[in-house]
Amino acid sequence: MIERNPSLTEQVKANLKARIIKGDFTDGKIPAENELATELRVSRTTVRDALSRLEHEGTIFRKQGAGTFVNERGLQIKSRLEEIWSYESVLQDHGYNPSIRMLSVATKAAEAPYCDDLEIVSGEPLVVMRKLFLENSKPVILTVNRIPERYLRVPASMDSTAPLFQFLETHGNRHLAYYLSEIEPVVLDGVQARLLGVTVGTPAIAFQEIGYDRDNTPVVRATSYFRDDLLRFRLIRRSAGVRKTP
Amino acid sequence: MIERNPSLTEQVKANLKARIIKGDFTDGKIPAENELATELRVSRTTVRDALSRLEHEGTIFRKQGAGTFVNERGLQIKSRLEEIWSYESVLQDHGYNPSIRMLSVATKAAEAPYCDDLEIVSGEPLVVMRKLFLENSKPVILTVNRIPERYLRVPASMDSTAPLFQFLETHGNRHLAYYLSEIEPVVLDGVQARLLGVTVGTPAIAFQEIGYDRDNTPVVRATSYFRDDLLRFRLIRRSAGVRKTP
DNA sequence: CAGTGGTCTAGACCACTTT
DNA sequence: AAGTGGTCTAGACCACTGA
Repeated sequence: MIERNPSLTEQVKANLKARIIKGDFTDGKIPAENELATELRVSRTTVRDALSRLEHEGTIFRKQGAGTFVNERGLQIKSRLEEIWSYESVLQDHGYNPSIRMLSVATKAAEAPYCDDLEIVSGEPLVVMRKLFLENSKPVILTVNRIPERYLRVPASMDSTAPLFQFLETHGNRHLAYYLSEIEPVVLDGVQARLLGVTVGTPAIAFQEIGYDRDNTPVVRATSYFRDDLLRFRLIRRSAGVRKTP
Repeated sequence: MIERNPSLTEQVKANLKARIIKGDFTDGKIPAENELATELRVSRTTVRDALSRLEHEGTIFRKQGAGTFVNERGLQIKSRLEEIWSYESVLQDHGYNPSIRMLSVATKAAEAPYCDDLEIVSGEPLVVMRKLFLENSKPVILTVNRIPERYLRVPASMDSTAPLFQFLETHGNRHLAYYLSEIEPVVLDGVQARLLGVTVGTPAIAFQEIGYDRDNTPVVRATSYFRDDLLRFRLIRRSAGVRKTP
């Protein structure tokens, strides 16, 4: 019985990842691609696609002529920067049990630079939501989202604590496709430090980002601050030329 | 005449990227995949691989049923975090004309935490190289590399200013395959601030990273500091599930 | 040398968008 | 309905690794 949603490739990937985490593949050697293809009744191409994704996210590594192996180190990375989609899941991946507190919801007239970033005219109504993510009553992340009001079918409220991409699917008429983010080092000012429960002047990472939908229209302008002592970001860097069928 | 190194996929990617930058494809619409395959005399799979890479790095975006389009915003991103391989090229991509100054080269006994990170015994000789990257005599990046001495065939000198991956290829017996990096917010201390030409207490991004070779052996432990006013990192984030043949 | 991953092909069918 | 990208197949040949 073959189910095609999610795609075969995603299913193969999930299957393999589960087995890797469960600890099958003793000695860290993963069966050959042809073997997996036969066993799972899919083509080698599909297996290779799945393996490529696992390799790209650091779960496995491949050696031409030798085989495919589990990457114990990659398995320990909980939050890979390129894959963050909701801060709630980031905290869960860290073993936290996050709660979310909406600090404020307000509608304001858009000013520079936000109207430029969002490609709207100056003065257009902008919904500004400030949220705090906490782990066991300790604040970890502070975010501010700015969304043009006309992208919302339903007004935002103090209860709109769902992840933003979900919120936009249920309350909005644009769906988030990707974020373009800048990483900025800051020292927290009085307000930020108080909300995050640290002393003024603590260094922190800030994300300055714009979220776009499938049509490449800017949908949200977000700024987020992270407590480095509770949440440290990691990533894998490769030479661009060495990527294998990525 | 078909040359197979670099791979066809890379050649197609390079070809398309050049045409995109040159400004062919007026109105931002890129020809259909079948069309490109015919024109370039390769299979559609190869074209798709190339387009997937361009999409992943933000150069284009695709809409099922509609077509493939140039992403003007992505084109403006000079240094994508996941793809940094040499700081020299990062600065060049920013339009800078970088120079490199070796500050010091020394051999010391490895201590914690470096011996753990590099999986060597405490006390093993470690070559420590401190480099400064400058743009027009303004310092931009400060890096410290720690390499187990036994991975070098030739001793490092004050002239070893080549990018580290290149240096290891010519002077070492291990080749860098990937870095695993942590992103840390810091305020620069006296020494760092003086070297980078900013005031003490300036916030900055630091990379704490370990470079591995193909066999997953740790080869180098590096720490780097960046002047945010001269070099800002960007990245693209996508939901993990939505990736297309990445 | 046999076995592995790396690349590429040609073709099929599907889901979606546009006209 | 026509055209686009999304997925998948089966098979080929190559380059590299290890015994």
